[in-house]
Amino acid sequence: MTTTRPQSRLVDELQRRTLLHDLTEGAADHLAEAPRTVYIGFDPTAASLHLGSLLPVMGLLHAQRAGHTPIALVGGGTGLIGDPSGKTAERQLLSKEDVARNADGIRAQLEHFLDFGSVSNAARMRNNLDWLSGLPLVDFMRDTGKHFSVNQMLAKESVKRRVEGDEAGISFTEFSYALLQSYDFLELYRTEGCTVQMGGSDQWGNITAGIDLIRRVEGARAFGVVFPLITQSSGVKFGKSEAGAVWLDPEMTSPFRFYQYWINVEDADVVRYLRFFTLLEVDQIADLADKVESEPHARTAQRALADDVTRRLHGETGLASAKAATQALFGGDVAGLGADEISDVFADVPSSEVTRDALGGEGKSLIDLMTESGLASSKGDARRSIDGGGVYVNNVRVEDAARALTTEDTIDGRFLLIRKGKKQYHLVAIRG
RNA sequence: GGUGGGGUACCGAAGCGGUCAAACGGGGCAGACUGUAAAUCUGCUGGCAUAGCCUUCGGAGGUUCGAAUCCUCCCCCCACCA
Repeated sequence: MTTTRPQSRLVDELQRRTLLHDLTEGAADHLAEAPRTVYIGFDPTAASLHLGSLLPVMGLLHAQRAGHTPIALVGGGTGLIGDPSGKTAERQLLSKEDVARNADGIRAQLEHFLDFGSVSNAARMRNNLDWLSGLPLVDFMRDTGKHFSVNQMLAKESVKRRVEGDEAGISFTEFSYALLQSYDFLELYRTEGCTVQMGGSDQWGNITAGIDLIRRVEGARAFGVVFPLITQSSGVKFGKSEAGAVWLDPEMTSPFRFYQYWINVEDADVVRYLRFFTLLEVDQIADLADKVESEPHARTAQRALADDVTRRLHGETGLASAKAATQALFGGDVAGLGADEISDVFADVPSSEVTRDALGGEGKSLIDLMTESGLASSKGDARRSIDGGGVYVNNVRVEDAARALTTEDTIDGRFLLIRKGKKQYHLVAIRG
C-alpha cells in the first residue's frame, strides 16, 4: 500500500469522490493519525452481493489503499434477525444453512476487491454468527442491554416509522437488531482493535449506537463514517436492470449483462458513478466529464466506467468476453459471423436448444420459439411484439407474425439468433 | 364490541345491472428520433384462437335473459367510538 502520506488519504479521498455523507466527531483526525482497523457489515440475504453493496465494498477498498485494515463482517448472525432499517415490512427469516452458504459466496466476491493476502494491512473477514450464536442471553441482557434506552431506540427513524406508521409494525426481533449490531462493533473493538465502522447513510443510527456502547463498556472512543445513498437521476432504484437486480456473481449476472448495465448508465449519472465505483483519479474523471459534453455519442465515459468496474470484478477474461459480445451485438454485423464465433460471443447471452427435427418440414413457429425461450410471456405477447415491429431473427426484422422458422433460417445449421427490441437477445442452439 | 368507509388487472384509481376484458394515471414492453443516454412522440399491455371463445373485479352462494355493478353469509383492511 502507499507509504508516503498513508492514512490521511482516506477521508480526503472519500471527500474528493463525494463518497462522504457524514462522519462522527473526530473521525477524520482519528483516521489521519495512524493506521486503523475499519469494518463494514454485509447482509447475507442472498448468495451474492448486488450492486447496492458495491459502494460499501469500494469504501473498504479505499480504506485499505489508505493503509487501514479493512474487515468485512458477514452478518451470519444478524442475517438471521433482519435489519429494520429502510424496510417497511417485517423480514423473511433465513435458515442457518442459507446464511452460511451465502456468507461463503460473499467472501469469494470480496476477494476481487480487497487484498486478503500477505500485506501488513490484509483484509479480514469475520462472521458475527461466531460470537452471536453462543451468546448467553442473560449475560447479554446484563452487559449490553443494560446500556440501551428503549426511549432512544423508539425515537429512531427506522423504528418510529414501523411503530407509528400505517405499516406492518415491528417485531421484538427486528427491534433488537440495533443491539446486536452494536455488540458486533464492541466485539470487533475487543478482538480486532477495530475503532471505525463505515456503512450506508441508513446505518447511521446503528453505527452511533455501537459507538455509544463501546464508550460505556470500554470507556473508549470509536468512530463512524457513512456513505451517501446512491440515486439514479431518473428516480429508478440504482442497481436494477430490465432483468432485475444486478448481482456480482457471474452465475447470476453474466459479465456481459454486468458490463451492459454500466454502458447503459445515463449521462446525468455517469460522472458520479465514475467517482463512486472506479479508482480513476479525479482529474481523469474530469476529462471524461468534458467528453460527455463535447462528444456524447462516443459514450467515452460510459465505456471507461464499464471497463473499469467489469475488469475489477470479472478480470480481463470476463471483460474481454463481455466486450466481444457487445461489439458483435451493437457494433458489427451478427449475420456475418460464423457459427464458431457466435457460440463464443454468445456464451454470455441467454440461450436454449431446439432439435433439428423440429425445424424440418413446415418448421417451428417463431411465436412458439419466443414463448419457450422466455422472450415473450405468452403467445399473444409474442404476436404483439412481432406486429409492433420489435422482433428480429438473425438481426433481420420479422414482418409476419405467422412466420415459421426452418433449417433454412439457421446460421451454419447451428444457431438461430432471436432478438426482441434493441437489447434482448436469445440464442437458440440446434441440437441433433 | 359498536358505527361508518373500503377490498377492481403489476401499482394507484374510475366504474355501481347490459354498449366492461373493464375509463384514466403510473409502471412495463415495442416503434420513431438518437448516442446501446435523457427527453419527446406513437402503439401495445388477461389467455387462446383471430373479430369468436375461455378465465378475471376479496371468498362462497343467490336474484336476473344478463352482474364488477343488486341480495345473503363469510374473510380481510381503514377511520371514529367503546
